[in-house]
Amino acid sequence: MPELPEVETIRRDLERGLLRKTLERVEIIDSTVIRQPIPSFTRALRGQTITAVDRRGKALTLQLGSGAYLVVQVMMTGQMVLNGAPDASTRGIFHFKEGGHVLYNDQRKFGQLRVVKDPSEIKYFRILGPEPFAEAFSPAYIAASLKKTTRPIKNVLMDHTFVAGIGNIYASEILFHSRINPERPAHRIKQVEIPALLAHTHTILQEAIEYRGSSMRNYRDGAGVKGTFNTRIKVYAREGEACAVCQTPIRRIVQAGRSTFYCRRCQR
DNA sequence: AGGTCGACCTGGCAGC
DNA sequence: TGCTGCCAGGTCGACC
Repeated sequence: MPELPEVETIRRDLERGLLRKTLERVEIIDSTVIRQPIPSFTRALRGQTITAVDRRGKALTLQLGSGAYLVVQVMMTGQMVLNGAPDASTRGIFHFKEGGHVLYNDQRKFGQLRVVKDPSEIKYFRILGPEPFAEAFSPAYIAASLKKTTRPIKNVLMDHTFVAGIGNIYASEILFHSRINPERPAHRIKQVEIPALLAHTHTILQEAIEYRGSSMRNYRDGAGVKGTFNTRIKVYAREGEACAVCQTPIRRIVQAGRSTFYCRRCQR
């Protein structure tokens, strides 16, 4: 799915487009993605005003006038598109009283939509680690967490109980900029490397947000437009291409069932 | 008990 | 053309 930068881009688009608008009608085209009984889902939404649009990790929370939340997890291929034209991947349409609508598109239907009184009803929110930009994601926290495990650092970066919002693309990119080999056991990350790892986590995610995310295949922003961070990606999906720093061909390996890309010369 | 591995789905693409 | 197999940004539960 979209990782943190992509979900944050969608959040900002939805905030701009939906804040203080009132849901008039919810049209369900494929109920697979609605993870609760449809009648209670639509009943909880109808007539509700959107009072806040927030993000936690890779999940969107739209607060309603009732105090409840519409939680949207777009997973791998979900999209929230303002005023888009429905297509074969459209699973639901939210119509607004003031005019306009939002499509929920999701090719693979892994996405999850539900209305809850409190996000903590959903396990994801209960186990989620700190946001990468939060104070809690500190050098001391990172050092203490990495010391506890021998798992490869790449797997740890992608573990959302360690830090929220980092997925397969940005884990590879952050490690490239930090010059750390993705297979290095987390407990072997040196104390002196941690400030740089944290700094690159911040700069990569921040820059990706500025570029409105990366579009490999399916990701689109709230206007249905691709992100442009692809042009800034150094290693992800660049197997065989020359490393931007040393010209060594980028390698692809598989870790925890996911592709990892790195430069074996630059990253130790 | 931490960590890995299918399952959940659809569709695009490479290779034959 | 059409088949097969592989691959895809995430998350969870079963299992070792």
